[in-house]
Amino acid sequence: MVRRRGSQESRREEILLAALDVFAERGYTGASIASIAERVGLSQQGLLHYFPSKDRLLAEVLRLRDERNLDVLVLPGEGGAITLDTVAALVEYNAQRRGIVQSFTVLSAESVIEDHPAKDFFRERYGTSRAWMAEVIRAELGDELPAGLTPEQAAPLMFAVMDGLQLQWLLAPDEIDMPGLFRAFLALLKTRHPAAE
Amino acid sequence: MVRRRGSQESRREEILLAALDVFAERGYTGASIASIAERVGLSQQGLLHYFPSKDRLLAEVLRLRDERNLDVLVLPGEGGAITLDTVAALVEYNAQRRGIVQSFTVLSAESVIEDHPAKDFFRERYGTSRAWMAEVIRAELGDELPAGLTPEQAAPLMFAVMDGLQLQWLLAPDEIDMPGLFRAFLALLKTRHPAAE
DNA sequence: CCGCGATTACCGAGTGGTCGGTAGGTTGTG
DNA sequence: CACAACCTACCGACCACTCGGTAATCGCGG
Repeated sequence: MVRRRGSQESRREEILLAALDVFAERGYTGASIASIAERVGLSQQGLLHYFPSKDRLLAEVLRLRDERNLDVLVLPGEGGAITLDTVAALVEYNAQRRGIVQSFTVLSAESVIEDHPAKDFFRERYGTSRAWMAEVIRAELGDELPAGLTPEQAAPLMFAVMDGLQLQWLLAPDEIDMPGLFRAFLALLKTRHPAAE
Repeated sequence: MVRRRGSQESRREEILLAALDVFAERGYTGASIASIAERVGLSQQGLLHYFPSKDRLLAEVLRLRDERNLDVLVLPGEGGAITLDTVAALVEYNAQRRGIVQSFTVLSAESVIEDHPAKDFFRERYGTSRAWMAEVIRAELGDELPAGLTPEQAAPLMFAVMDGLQLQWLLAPDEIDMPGLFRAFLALLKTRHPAAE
């Protein structure tokens, strides 16, 4: 029986995409290796041939998702700097990709539990993202934000708004205009303060 | 062997508190009835004598948690109206109660997956909370918010900030000053807009 | 172009364990 | 005697993961 359908790499990627779907639908704990394997026409043991354990599979899924997200963020700003508008565009893009958003929301929240295999990934990710976002804000809005806010304070607030809106949007997509509300928050950050220097 | 240690009601509550702990530590899917039972010195079947299924147990845990949170929010504003400052005080209170915050964060995110038993609870909860919060904002700040924001837009943003900060705080408590950042966001909402009527 | 050993890509069967839930008791109390 | 408060024993299903295969494919010397 011939199996020759592409390289090992493409097969691995096929599995990673299926895994992301299943993690989105059931969370990491609730997902079984067998159910992921079934989706790509493999036995559970066939999948474990490509990834030695469920933990490692999760790790590579997260790595892949991050890569792709970086593409969306960096490509439009090619050559130029990333602006707050690029970030808003990412939120708009996410509103079309429910599965991706759901996987991220479920996995990041799940990662706070003790000994979760994704805990380090998310802690590190938020740390670097906040630092990077603070610079984006400083570059665009300067150091003087409304209400005496610093870019270092605005950055975690920004990710909080993104994440929190995603949760509410996932629960009630018809009630929550995620991109609109995110832009409203950005507008809040951009208001010029009356008691200027 | 006498077991007479209080009423059925107190025994049930004891179980609910233990369940909240275990759900916080392992999520709903990851928690087992047996591990909750063990914590209150019962067998798994002993616990099922009080709550007929895991789903029902979760439902009652959430109901209890909501009741308690309402106490914190309503009692300080006794007689008077609830203000944004009361909400900030709740965030401060939460920063001392990691377990409660963690259970809420994990369970609410988990609830977005298909057929999750807590999905209706959280959808409804966010719906009513947003409406209620919009009124609190309107009562305190009026209809004219910075950047043309309406109270109906500010309410979901507020919960987004609360939830999103909780996630970042749970992952890195030392880096994130949750109450401080929340108050910073409130300050942002309170800035008087320069282009006033 | 052929043959052959190494490698790849799987699968069947099984391990030990946990899951939520049920059936049917026993024991002490009002 | 009825009932609450449990328990032991058990069920079938599922869990991640291991072992030991087998069939196809590849690189490569002749």
